[in-house]
Amino acid sequence: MSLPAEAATTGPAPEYRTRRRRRKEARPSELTAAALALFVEKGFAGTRLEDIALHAGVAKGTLYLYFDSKEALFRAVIEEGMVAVLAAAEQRLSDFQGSAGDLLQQLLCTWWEQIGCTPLAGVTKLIACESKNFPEVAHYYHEQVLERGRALLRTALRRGMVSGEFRRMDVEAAIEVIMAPLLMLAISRFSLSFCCQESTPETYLQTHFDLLLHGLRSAASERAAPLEGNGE
Amino acid sequence: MSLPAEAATTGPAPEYRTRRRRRKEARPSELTAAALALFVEKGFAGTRLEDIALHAGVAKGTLYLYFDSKEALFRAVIEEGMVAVLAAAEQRLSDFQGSAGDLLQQLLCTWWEQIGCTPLAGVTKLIACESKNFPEVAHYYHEQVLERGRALLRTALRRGMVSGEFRRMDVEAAIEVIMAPLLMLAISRFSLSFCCQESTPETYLQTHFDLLLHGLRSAASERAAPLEGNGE
DNA sequence: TATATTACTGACTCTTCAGTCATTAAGACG
DNA sequence: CGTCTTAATGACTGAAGAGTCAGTAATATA
Repeated sequence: MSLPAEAATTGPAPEYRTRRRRRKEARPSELTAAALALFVEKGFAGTRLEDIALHAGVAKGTLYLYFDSKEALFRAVIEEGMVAVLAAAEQRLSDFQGSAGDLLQQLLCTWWEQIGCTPLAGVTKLIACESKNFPEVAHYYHEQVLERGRALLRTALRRGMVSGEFRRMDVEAAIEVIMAPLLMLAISRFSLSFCCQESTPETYLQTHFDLLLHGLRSAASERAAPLEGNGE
Repeated sequence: MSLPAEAATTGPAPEYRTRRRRRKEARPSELTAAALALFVEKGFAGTRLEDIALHAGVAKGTLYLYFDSKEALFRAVIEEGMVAVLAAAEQRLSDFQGSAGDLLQQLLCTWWEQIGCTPLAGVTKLIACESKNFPEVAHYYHEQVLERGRALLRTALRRGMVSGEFRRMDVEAAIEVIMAPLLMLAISRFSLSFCCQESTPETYLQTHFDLLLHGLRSAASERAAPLEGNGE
């Protein structure tokens, strides 16, 4: 990592001197990592394949040994990584013992650690920006990532309602509202005008969780009119 | 322009027959409206200027009579409309009499009516996607739109804290968390994988407001541990 | 109607970039 | 060391699209 200018973002090989290193196994993930970074920064159409190749330390032609086209590379970027994280989270959920509030907090924390603070967060921005141009990829993401994420939250919310810990609510709408700040945080990390937030991600997420559980109202004010606006 | 397939999205003039209508005054806003729609759908780099011109019912050359370059057109798209809405909201805020909760709800509703459900919502997506490519434009948007929007929320939250209606909180982080679902809703309207939400925008916004005020917890559970997690 | 003005046009140029392929060289094997 | 296989290269091609400008036609004025 001596030169942050180009290349060397993923895994700089130990042998530096030789120009044309032959490393068939490592190339695809190095290329998708470089592509993710550049697609997220400049957009799909605004990114040159040659820049992606340079970023990964190879020439443009090499890219075509591993991916058929620019679009195929895009698909690979989206399909890599996120699903594995989801599967792990589903496993953890099935083992979870504790209150619904704790489960909700664990889901938010896990999201931040596994996605939000990693390069994977860029996939969220990429889908938000490019989904209209790649409907099939967006559909894959919708089914394999978003819908499974929603299911995790649904489980936590339903569990809390059954136990009496949470009040009755429109679960599907609540899921969207709860996810939105996470998705925005991911997008913000790669957008100038949103990223200059006054708070750190940790404070932001803690505030989100805190508002979710307790709302804005003071205890006194809540006691005065506790049953107002109970949804539908 | 005999084909109604394209064009005529903005303001089809009364005189249809004449091909080369001369309407110097109406052109710029027709062109920015067409540009907004296409930039939002395909991204800045992915949109052809000729398509924008066709969408507005003119030829490509006409575009250059009103805008120096593709980037100048982008700037015009961003700088148009949003600021006027902000100014009106600031005016309304200064006149407002009522509880902080009512004020907050009014702010959310106004946002939806004036921005969220109009084409202006597209500006939010455009900034999220393209801000890294246009730092100066992003800076303008940050100062003239986002920061002023934050200030409106800040006023409402502070007013509620002073009156005792709201509990103490990290105001800056809360502002971000409250805005996030609005911004996500705007972005969702133009993104395939996010837009297939199970709830309508109205239900979504009502749920957002309801969760904000009261939180997830049931009254019983809240009474059991009312003072937990009071921020900082 | 004749003339002047100017909003508008679209064929053209020139650059940029996705995708190709003949060539090069790294490593394997004897 | 010589020979073979194949990962990697980068100059090249063709297409697409931003920006230009000489020409056209709609309106104003006399």
